[in-house]
Amino acid sequence: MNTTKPSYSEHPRFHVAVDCIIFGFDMGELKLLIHKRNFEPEKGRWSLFGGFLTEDESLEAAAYRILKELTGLEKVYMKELQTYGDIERDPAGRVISVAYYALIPAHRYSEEYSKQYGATWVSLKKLPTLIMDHNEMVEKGLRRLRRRASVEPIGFELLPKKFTIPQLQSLYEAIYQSHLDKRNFRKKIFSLNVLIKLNEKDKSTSRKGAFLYKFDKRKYDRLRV
Amino acid sequence: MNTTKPSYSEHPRFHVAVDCIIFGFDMGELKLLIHKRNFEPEKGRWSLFGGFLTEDESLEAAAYRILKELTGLEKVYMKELQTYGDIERDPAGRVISVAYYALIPAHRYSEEYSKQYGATWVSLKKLPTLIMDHNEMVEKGLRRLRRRASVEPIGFELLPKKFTIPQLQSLYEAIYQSHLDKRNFRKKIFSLNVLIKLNEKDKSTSRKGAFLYKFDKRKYDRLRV
DNA sequence: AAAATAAGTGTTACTATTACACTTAATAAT
DNA sequence: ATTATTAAGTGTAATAGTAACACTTATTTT
Repeated sequence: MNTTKPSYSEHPRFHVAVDCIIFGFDMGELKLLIHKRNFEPEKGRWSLFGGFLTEDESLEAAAYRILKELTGLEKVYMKELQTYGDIERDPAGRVISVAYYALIPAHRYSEEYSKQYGATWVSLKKLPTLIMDHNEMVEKGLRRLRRRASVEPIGFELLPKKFTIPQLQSLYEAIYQSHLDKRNFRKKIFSLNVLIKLNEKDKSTSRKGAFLYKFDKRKYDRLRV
Repeated sequence: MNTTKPSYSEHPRFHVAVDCIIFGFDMGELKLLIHKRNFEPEKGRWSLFGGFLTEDESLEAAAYRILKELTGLEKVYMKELQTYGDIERDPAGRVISVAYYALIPAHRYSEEYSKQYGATWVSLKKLPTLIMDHNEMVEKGLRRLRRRASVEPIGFELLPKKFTIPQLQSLYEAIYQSHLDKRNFRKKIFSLNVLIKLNEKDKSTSRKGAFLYKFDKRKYDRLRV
């Protein structure tokens, strides 16, 4: 009987990276957080935030670590998108990259981090050319975001805790790149029964002011079960 | 100026594997093709079909290679599901596994392969315990299949080229584990306008016989654009 | 006091989904 | 030849969900 602990040493090994597609919503536009890559190859070119997997963490943990390091944010909405493994995708060597997409409340991203990492929010409508297959990742991430947003109310992840209905509508308009009817939008959103109306108004965008609401996560979770 | 070709040698490398969740439809039931693993660790236990990524192929290519090797089938419907990277998921060492799900027309899977690889079709309703996180993969694959089937007519991938409406309905009933109304089902399927009625009947299940149809891939593709 | 402006509100038409029961074509049994 | 049997095939009415559409209200500025 063979008592050696089995291992897979005869099989090749690969570098594994994680790339984060970070969506935010600001000034009525859907935006992406990117930065100028600070190491070779492709140093100085626009890139998604990413990093290599280490031996002591799971893929998910790596994605959250990278997000935390680069934005200071924890507990954000993040899901795996797809894994990219073409042979020639990275000019410096074979790297398998697991792409995650994250939704963060853009207002909570501080300027400090922006300076420190050369990061910027760019509008998805005028996205520059990114390194390697990153543009492809973003397109796929956007398609996924659209599909998910029609099923789950993930829009809330992109807004501050308190928000107005016109703000929420404008977010959905940005996600779908189309105009929505005010009355129908309200009807639908209210029918989900996951909004709590507050006794406060946001007067920054109109004389009349719009009532603030918050998201009732409990009711939402109950819906999904 | 640094003229050395950059590389990532300071970063750790990992074994990368591909696992295939192979769905089929037979005898009115949704089934999964699994086999008894023939190498250590976990040798002899039920497992999904999988294999290690090699240096000269992309992830997708590896998935198709494995499927081809083990079933003889090419050009099947296959999509990435998710990548599993927990530290302890494989007892013999760190392996990052990219899971794919495939839909194959079960009638085209030959017995030869079954004998050669110890493979069997098992009903999803009585799935045995599989190694490592494979049961988790199957559950997620099934959820994904359900979601996709409600959006795209991927059911056709699981049936022979010629099929009857009752067969197609029975497939959807197996996918959703629920009974569907005959009239409503026909109405909906025909409204998609992707079926071509043939001048032939399948008389194996009734005296009257049911007309055979085939799927019009062209019309379908046009729909999606 | 009047003008300006975004927030907020209901109803009707249309489309999609669900529920439901009888007829038909073919074979098998008599 | 006639009858029985069986799954395939068919239409309509009720309901729910989605889409289209215009005026009133609260508040600030002039």
